[in-house]
Amino acid sequence: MDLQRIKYFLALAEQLHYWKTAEKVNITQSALTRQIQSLENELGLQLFERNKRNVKLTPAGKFLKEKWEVELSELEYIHQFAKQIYLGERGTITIAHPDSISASIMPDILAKITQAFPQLQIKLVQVLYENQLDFLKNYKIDLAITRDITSEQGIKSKKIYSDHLALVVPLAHSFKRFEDLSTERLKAQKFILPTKDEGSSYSEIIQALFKSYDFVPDVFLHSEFGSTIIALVRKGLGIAILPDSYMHHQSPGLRFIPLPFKTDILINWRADDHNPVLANILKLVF
Amino acid sequence: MDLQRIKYFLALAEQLHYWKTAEKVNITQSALTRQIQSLENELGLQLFERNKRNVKLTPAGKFLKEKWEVELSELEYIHQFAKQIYLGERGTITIAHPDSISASIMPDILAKITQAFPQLQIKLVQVLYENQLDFLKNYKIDLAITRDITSEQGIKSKKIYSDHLALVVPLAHSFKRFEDLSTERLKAQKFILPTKDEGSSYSEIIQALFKSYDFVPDVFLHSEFGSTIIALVRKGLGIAILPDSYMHHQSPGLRFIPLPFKTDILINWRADDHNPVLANILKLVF
DNA sequence: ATCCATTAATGCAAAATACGCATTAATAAA
DNA sequence: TTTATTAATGCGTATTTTGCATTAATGGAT
Repeated sequence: MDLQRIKYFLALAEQLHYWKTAEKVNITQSALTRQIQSLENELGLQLFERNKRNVKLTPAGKFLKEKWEVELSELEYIHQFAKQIYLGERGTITIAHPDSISASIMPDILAKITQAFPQLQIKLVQVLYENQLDFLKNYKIDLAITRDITSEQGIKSKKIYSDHLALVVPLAHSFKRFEDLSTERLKAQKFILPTKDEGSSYSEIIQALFKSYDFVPDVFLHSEFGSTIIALVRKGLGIAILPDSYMHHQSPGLRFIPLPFKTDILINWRADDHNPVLANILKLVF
Repeated sequence: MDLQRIKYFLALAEQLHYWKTAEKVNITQSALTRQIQSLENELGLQLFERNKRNVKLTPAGKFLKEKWEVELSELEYIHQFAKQIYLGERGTITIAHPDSISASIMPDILAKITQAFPQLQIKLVQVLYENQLDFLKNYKIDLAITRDITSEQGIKSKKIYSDHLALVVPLAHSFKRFEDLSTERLKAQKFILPTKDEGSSYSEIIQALFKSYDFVPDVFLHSEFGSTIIALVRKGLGIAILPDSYMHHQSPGLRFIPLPFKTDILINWRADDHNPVLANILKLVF
């Protein structure tokens, strides 16, 4: 069943006149007659009651007119929507990002995206570092913003930002400036650090940091969640190393002492992802 | 856009394999390829991401698969429904009938109809005799069951039943049998009769009845509503002439004395009514 | 009652479209 | 490197659709 036929039918059901309708839909009366005939054959029912003089809808025709009008406009909407998805103006994209940047660069990124593609549905999720690649490969997320460098096959990666690490201490703490730090004094501290993952470049940087002071820190708690760490530091349970992006979070009672170590923020995506939404975002934002 | 194409698409979206799909839908792989291609052209978007080895849905294709599945099954349901309307198995019909038969032949008629066409909507109304033809012509009712013979143009008519007139009296009344009736004794009675309409064949029969006894009845009240008349007779306010169909109504305290006058029940319908529901009912019931 | 104007249906040939067969080209696996 | 698999494509054929011209039915006018 051709949708065009249904459109012809609807036009005729409006006009109830073959000639006028045929002219309106730009075919000949003969063609219209046959279109309606074959539509009736296909459905196995009569749409119009007609003699050589009058055209009238049958009850079944009347019913179909009403229903088809609705269905056709629904279909039209669906097709339009699909086209938008195809053009990357619509659709959904799921982005994983670390908590650390949710107050610094994430707002900028999101503002840019929503301004350019107001129809775009964005889903933000937080995923443990170790799961990010899996999630990416299994289409659970489309874009991973991370501090880890990946050399995985099939995953493309790009650096978009970098910020410094900072030592995070309570305001009352004796460490005030970078110059206050020394191996001696650092050794005496209790640290709250992220989980030490195998192959995580972020934790490697932190390890490198401690190596530069030439000691192994006393870590009493591991957490990947920055907000947890910050809360613990504020309560005086220990001090932490965090990216200074956290300074953008409103965190009274804390002091960030910048360290001469940089941590990169990268975006990862599937190399074979042809979702135009993604292409647009990559083009736009990064 | 041909719905068949969409079906091909859905099959391919399931299998993600041209050969297998082509075999399944009974066309060649070549034809399937072109169907999909022209569908994509028509929509102006890509449905599948494909190389010579793999077939995969694009986001737009995925979206359309989901939506089209729903739409197609809706359309199928609609077409089935329309077919039922066409066959007269669905739809609505409005029937006017006299009160007198609501306990005798109406239940049989309705039982037959609903058994044969359970999906059919039947609307029962009671219409004054004088309005029946108007209502029929103006499409307010589709079928009029009546005791009046019509010779109106455009109205078809058929006799479906006939019953006797009966004299209705209270049980205590001195009239017990037909033999008790005489012109003398009838003259003394007060009568409750239906409205004496011009051209109503029913009231003509009643007039003929009185003519056979050669007197003019003392009518103190006219009513077209049998249940009203019966209530009045039971209270002893007078006696009445009614079709003996009323004997089927449970009416204690009354005696029906059959009279040798018959009254026909007819059905009337529009000659040009091509509603298949009507045709079915006429075929089935009468 | 007859004629006329209107209008849906239809025969036919041309045009457009769809189809199948055979082949090609790309690619993953052996 | 070879082979098997598989989507795309060229081409001739079959089918379908279209437009033109004509027919046939019908309601309205005279």
